[in-house]
Amino acid sequence: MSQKFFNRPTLIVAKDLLGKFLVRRFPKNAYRRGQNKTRTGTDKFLTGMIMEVEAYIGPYDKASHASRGKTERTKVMFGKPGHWYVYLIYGMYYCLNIVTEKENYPAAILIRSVLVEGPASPKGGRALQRGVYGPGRVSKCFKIDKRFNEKPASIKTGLWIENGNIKINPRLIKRGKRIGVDYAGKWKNKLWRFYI
DNA sequence: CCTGGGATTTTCT
DNA sequence: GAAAATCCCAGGA
Repeated sequence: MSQKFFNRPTLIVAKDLLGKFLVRRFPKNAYRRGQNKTRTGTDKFLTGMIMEVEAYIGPYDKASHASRGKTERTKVMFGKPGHWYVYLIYGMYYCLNIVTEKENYPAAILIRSVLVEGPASPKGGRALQRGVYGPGRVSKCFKIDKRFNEKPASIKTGLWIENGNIKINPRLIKRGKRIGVDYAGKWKNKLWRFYI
């Protein structure tokens, strides 16, 4: 999706992201004898349909890291739309966010769940799809860490979002309160979580 | 089904 | 020094 797609009201973008595809490219480089860095392999791709997102909007949203102002950590949320904001939570899990709205307005969308192709369990099985529920699991599954922080969503960086032209029946889109933000005062009750 | 606690480190006060 | 946009496992009902 273009930067323009993300330069819109965050709640609209959040809803529009449901049914879009998160795509990760794993470059396959191989080395031939006598040559350096010759590309011989084929890139691998992993895609997942986005099933659940949460919006963090503006300088006053107490649930958003940006409510503390512009810091080394949060400056990316004040930056250009269509860039990744990746942070570590509880010392163990990375959370993947895409920055939205115009520059200098802090907002981002947390990708919480995706549906990937593949067996239901690592051992096999017949399922064609597997739900990856929870931002920590999404990052683990897509091998996302802080290297993506502040990078644009693009095939060049290896992580981007594609429009698969899946039409989501609006009746299937649900909204609710955001998870894990009980400390956020009145902001905790905002229905800024969207899921299928 | 539910609840509670531990892991582990960055960030800001 | 405390809290954090989480996850996993154990134990009880």
